[in-house]
Order: sequence, then C-alpha cells, then structure tokens
Amino acid sequence: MGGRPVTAPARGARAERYDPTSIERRWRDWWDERGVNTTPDHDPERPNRYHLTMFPYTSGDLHIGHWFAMAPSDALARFHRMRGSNVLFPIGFDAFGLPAENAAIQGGAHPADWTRANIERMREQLRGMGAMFDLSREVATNAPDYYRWTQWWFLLLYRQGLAYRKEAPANWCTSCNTTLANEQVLEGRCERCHALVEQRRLAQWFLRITRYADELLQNEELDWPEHVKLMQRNWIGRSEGAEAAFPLEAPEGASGASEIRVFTTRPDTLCGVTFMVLAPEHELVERLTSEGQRAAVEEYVRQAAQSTDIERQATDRPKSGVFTGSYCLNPLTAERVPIWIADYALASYGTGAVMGVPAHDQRDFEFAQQFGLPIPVVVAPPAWDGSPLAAAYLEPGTMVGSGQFDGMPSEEAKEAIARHLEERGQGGPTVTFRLRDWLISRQRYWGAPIPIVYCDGCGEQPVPDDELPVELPYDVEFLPTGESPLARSEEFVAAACPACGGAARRETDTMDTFMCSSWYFMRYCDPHNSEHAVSAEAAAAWLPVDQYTGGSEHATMHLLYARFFYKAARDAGLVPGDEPFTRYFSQGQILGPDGRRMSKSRGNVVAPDTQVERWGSDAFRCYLMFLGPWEQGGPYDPDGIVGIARWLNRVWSVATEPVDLVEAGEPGAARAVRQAAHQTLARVTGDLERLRFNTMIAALMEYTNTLWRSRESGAQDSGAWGEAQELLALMLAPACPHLAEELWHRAGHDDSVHRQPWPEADEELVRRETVELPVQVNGRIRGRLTIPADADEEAVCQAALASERVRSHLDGREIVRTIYIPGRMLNLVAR
RNA sequence: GCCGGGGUGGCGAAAUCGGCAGACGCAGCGGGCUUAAACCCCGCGGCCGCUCGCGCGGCGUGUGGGUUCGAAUCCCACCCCCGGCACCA
Repeated sequence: MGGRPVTAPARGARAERYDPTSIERRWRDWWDERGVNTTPDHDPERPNRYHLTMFPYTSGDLHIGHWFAMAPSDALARFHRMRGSNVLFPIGFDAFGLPAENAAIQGGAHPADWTRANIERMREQLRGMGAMFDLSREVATNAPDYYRWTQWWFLLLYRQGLAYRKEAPANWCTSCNTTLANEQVLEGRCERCHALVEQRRLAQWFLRITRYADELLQNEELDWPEHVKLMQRNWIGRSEGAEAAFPLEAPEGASGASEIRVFTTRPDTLCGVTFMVLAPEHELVERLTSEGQRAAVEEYVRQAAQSTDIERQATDRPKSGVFTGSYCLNPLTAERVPIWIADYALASYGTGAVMGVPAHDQRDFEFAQQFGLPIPVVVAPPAWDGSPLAAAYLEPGTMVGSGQFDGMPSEEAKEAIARHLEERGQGGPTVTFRLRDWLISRQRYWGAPIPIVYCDGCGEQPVPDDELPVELPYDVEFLPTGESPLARSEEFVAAACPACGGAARRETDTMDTFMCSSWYFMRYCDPHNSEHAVSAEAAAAWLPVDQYTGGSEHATMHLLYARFFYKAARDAGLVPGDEPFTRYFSQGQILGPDGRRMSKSRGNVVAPDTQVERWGSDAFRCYLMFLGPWEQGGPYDPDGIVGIARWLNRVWSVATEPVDLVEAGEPGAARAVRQAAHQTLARVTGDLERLRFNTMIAALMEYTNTLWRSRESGAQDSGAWGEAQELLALMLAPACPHLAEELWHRAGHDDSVHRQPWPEADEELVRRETVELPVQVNGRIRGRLTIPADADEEAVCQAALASERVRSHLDGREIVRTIYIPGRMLNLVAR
C-alpha cells in the first residue's frame, strides 16, 4: 500500500461527477467477463466458507424485502471473502407453488411459462444488485433436473420409513382447494390466502418428522437467534406424562379394541376422573355410541366436522359435548366412567382422548359444570377444609381420595402412579409432542409429483430411481376442483406397475413446495450432478452452511423442515454434521413508508427498480443497511436515501478530485489522517463481524467527513493521503461493490478490489493519545479536561481542581472520595 | 392467558462489563453560491429558565419506586407496542 505516485493533477481541473449508472453496469460486466464471482469447490490457498441467503419465490419482481434480506447478506459474504475464505454465495429460485397456478386459472399464462418469464425478469433484477452470487450454480426448483431429486428425496425418506400414506383429518383451505400442513395454518386460516380452514378426511402423504422430535428440540447449541430457537422448541412442544389404559365396560369381540388410551401430564389425578372425553373424530366413537344416543352423537360429530378451525379453537365459548351411552373403567379404582364426545379433545394430539379430571383441570372443570358431573378433589390444596372448589386446583398438594396414594405429595404421586400403571400393564410413563407429522400432499398441479404408483395387485409402489423424474405434463386443465388437475390427465395417470408391470395409476397429488426448499442449499454445492442430488465430495467441501440469513417467519416451517431433512440425510450417510445451518441470523421486515406491511392494495409499495434507477444500486444497498439494526427492520423512508447519495458523492469527491499533495506533509496532520483511517477500519471490521451494518455505514460517513475537512485544511502528506484513499475503497467494498471497484482502479490497480485481503488496523494508530475527560462533582458533570489518555489519577485530580467551575461546585466541601476511570471520567465525591 | 422482543429529539437511530445521552443521517431553521434552483457549500439544532452575549443552572431515555459516587443500561411494580403460541390433556 502507499505506492501511489505524487502526481496529483493541479486543482481546478473540471470535476467529474459520480455517475452510478454507468459505473455499476461497467463493473458488473467486467466481473462477469473475469469470472470474479465464480467459486471453485476447492482453492488451495483458502478455506471454504458457505454463506447463504434464502432464495426468492418467483412471484414476478424482486421486491424491497428481497433487497433488504440480500444486500447485507452479500456485504457479509464479501467481507469474509476479503478476509481470506473461499466463499460460496449462491442464489436460485423457489419456483413451484400456488401463485403460478392461480395466475393460470385467472386466464394468464401456463404456470411453466409464467414462472419462466418471472425468473428471467428476477434474474436480471438480481444482477442489478451487484451481489457476488455465483450464477453458475443457480438452481430453480421447477426444473425437471431439480425436482427429479426432490422426488428422489421423497423416495429416500420412503425407504427410511419416514414417508407414509394415511387417511386422516387434514387441514383444508377452502379457497386454495388443497390441504395444508399444520405449520401453514395461522389462527384457523390459510397462511397464504387467509381463507378459513376446515377439516377433511383424506388419504394423504405424511413425513415422519416426529421421529426426530427429540433431536430437533435440542437446538440450544446452535448459533441462532434465541427467539427462533424458542419458537421451534415451543412448536415441537415436548410434554412428559403417562399413558393410561381405561378398559371398556363392554368390549366387543376379540378383534375390537378393549380399552381407551389417554395421555395425561397429571397421572397423580387419576382417581379424580369422572368422565372420559373422545375427540369427535376418534375411531371408537361410532362403536361406543349406544342406540339411544346415536342421533345426538351423529349430529354432534356432523357439526364438529363442518365447523372451521377458527370456530372450534375459540377458547371463550362454553364447553359442548354429548354422552355416548357407554362406560369405561378407571384402571386404578375400577369405577365406571361415562364416555363423552367433545370437541375440546383434539384428534391429532396425544391419543385423541382425554381423561376428565374436573377438580384439577380448568377445561374439565368447565365441562363438568356444564353437564352436572361430579368434581371430586384428589389433590388437596394446603389447609383445604373439604369444601367444593370454585375453580380447578392446578398446583401441587397432598393426595386424598386416592386409596394407597393418600397422604403422598402429588408431585411424588405422579411418578408413583405412572409406575404403578406400568407394572400392571395399564400404561406407564411416556412423552408426547405437540409437533405433528408433516402433511405434504397438495391437490394442485404446480409442484413436484409424488413418485408413487398404485397397482391393484401390488398396492403402493415407489417409482424406481431410474424412472425419475416423474414429469409434469404440460397440457392440463387448471380448474381448482379440490382434486389435483393431474388426476384428469389420462396420459399422466396411466402407468405400469414397477413390481408386476401391469396397469397401474400414478399418485396425482404434488408435494408441498417446502419439500423443494428443504434441500436446495445442498444442491448449490453440486448443482449439475446428474448422478446424485449432491456428491459426497461436494457435501464434504461445503456443508453445513456457515452463515444463513433470512426471515424468521420460517422458524417453524422451512427452518424446521430443513433441519429434519438434514438429519435424515445424515442418517443415510450423505452429509457431514448434524445440523444444516451452523449460524443463522434473521433480519427484520422492511415496511412501507407508513409503517405498515407493503402491499399493492395499501398503495405503499416502493419498487427497488425505481430506487436503483434514481440513486444507483450501491446507494440503495447502503441505505437499506443504514436504516437501523438489521434484525429490527422498519419503515422505508424514500426521502432518507438522499443522505446516502450525498455521502457517496462526497466519497467520490474525496477519492477522485485532485488534492495538494507533498512528499512529506505536516506530521501532525498526516498522523491525524492515518489515525482516522485506522480507527475507522477497527470500527468497520468489528461492525461487520457482528452484522451491525448501520453503524458500519455511520463510521464510513464520519471517516469521509474527516477526509473532506482535512482536504480543505491545506496540503496533504502524500503517503498518508494515498493510504487513506485505498483504505476507503477497501472498506467500501462489502457495502458498495461497484463504487469501491471504480475507486480501486482509479487508485491505479488492475485487479479487483473484491479479491484484495481485508486490511488490518494498526493498533498503535487506533489508540488515542489524548482524551476529553468529563469531570463530575457528586455525579454531575462540572467540567472537561483534555488530557493524555494514560494520565494518572493524581495528575487528573490536580488538573480538575485547577478548574474554577469545578471548584465552585465543590464549594469548599471536603472531597471524601475520587473515582477515576481512565479515559472515561473523573468523579469527585464531596461532603 | 402464556412465552419472546421492544419503548431514547419532529423522524430513523447511536451509546448497554453501570461512566460525556442523542454519534451518523432525514426533515427543519439561518447564511452562502447561483440569473434561478438543489440530489451544492457553511453553520444551528432535546426541553425550560437566567443572560446583550461568552456562558450558567435545572429537567430529560414509557410510568412509579429502589440499588449506586454515578442508571438509557442493574433490581421491583406497572403501562403501551410488535412477534409467536393458545381447549396440546
């Protein structure tokens, strides 16, 4: 560094304006021609490092949220590349999904054509960002050579026993006309279109994510935001308790069920059971219904089936239910327990049945009150006088009315009773999760077909690997009938059975698009491999991802599914490690200028293209980073970007306009410039390490202002000034890749600024020799001293007492204590 | 209801191992340059009071208490906003 000749042109030459448009286009072309952003799998001199930003859905235009997510992510990847890593920073397209199909239904283009056009537009918009994406590794999930491997993944999971087909009540979106995973239902409504969700009984494909529930729960070690890890833990919802089997009073024949199993977290309350509640969808409902109750039960079940999730989940409505006419027996006391049906029991949690303990569960309490059932206390509150309860008693207490367990603390009785059940073969300790298996069937066209064939003779058969992909036919009708459009395509449905070769039918549902995005980050490692989804070598070279960034709205969907896939891949010996994303950072959400979510209907959308056109890509990138802390997000104020534009103009001016230079300038001034440069370097480096882009930009602005002022204050030392300019270009490189490249080349270099090593701050220059030290009297500031940073306490006190103002506040009182924090402040405590 | 995160100038924010509150920027105000303009330059800027002024004093980080020489930062109680979960037995 510092090899710049002292040949500054005379001042007064006509200044060239900063013109981002032409600069940015020129350097992007140059990078592409030189392959600056192409990342080899191995670089003998650099360790591999994998940075990843979530790929965009192909909705049509890159919106400001994409820029907000990707631009800082790119700056971070660039920083690590300059720090010496061989950084992979890929991009691609999440290209299957409902919007494409809905556009087709509304009379637009075919989903494939619509998607292709969108990808072309978005690819160009992405290029405009100037990010270091390695475009040779781009993937699109709708490409047959991608979804071939999504299907291969399905079959891998199938062979591992992790994919199964089951008839079960499923979330049905009444507007999208398809099923949804639990994670895609928000407050009883479709996550995407907000239409009401109801339950439909359908044969559907599930992925057994629950097999990994325990391991997925263990996420404490991950370097992820705590709130995201917590969301996942809450979503998985591990609950310890016991299962108890209640024998039926009148079991049916040898083949039928002879008992009802329940899960409870309160085995200590088993003797307080006065009723049993089955979910309306419970498989035993029909059998247990007596003739006398049949009409009432059927009516109740019918109504439950018709009501939407939102109606059923309302917690403030009175408990409803109906008696089946049957009884079961308490396994501990052999008491008769009436069996009811009520919709507060959920078919999908535990066993779908609840033992009703009204004295010690608020819901059961309300139910018992509603229907006049007894409420016997079995866990006595402290100093309980035997009177009836006004509400369920949920706290620990002393066991009563529980036979041999009476007198025991209820916390002990939990385990004692669970063990007792186990010994007698009536259940025992167990763990239940809130997490459900992942429903992946979608009755839609625009997704990867599930590679299964149904044969009347051989049953369900996986499509052999060498017949993949099961390709989507182009010519189909997109009517949303609630059945997959593929079902009406004769050419698609007809298949030969892989086992017997006879006539068979293909599965016509497609896969949830979260399947596609659960492994895309693996495909980037080896995007063109036609033999494997990802080769062992490529996986070893890049996985797991070192730094992932993206929105936390995916906490319980994508981020959980991807972890599940990774663990299944690990168990199949395909990938190293246990977790796909070592470090993950979630940026906040960018909002409209009015502080609300941007949407066309609100008319508060700011298009990135217009911002880039007006201010340049670098300015737009920097402004998004400058808004505030990245994890926080916030409103986009279109007026604020002028501040960035002014700053970059100033950068341009400081870095390109002629300055009076002398071989050896005034030493104090030269040192001041060098100090500013290195102090800024230390700040910028620290900020990038901690992903604090807003303060990084502020530090660069301060630095620019310092250079601006010192330029005006007379002739500059050529060495110090040259170094200051080079450091400016290097420090700008992560945030403003185009401008930095331009300035780097104007400083006389031929190679790319983005291939330079990140400079090291000189500690000696970072340290300050003198500081302005506030002097407090009794904690209130009464003066300031400019003193050497390492001044000792005695010298500082003396200097402080020399101040008239400090003395006047001491007012002749005695100093009883002095507190001196070198470099920070001096406090004189007087009495 | 439960669990997270957060309340700092007109606005976005900075400063959290307790040590100068408001860096940096927007908007605003005053001045300059210009025939004119600002995506130009210089300057001012928390609030109140005293002062011609230099200055000086008081108040001030959602509210009320507390700990401390010293609190935006730590503790207790409360209010408000955002996010997640919510009849999960």
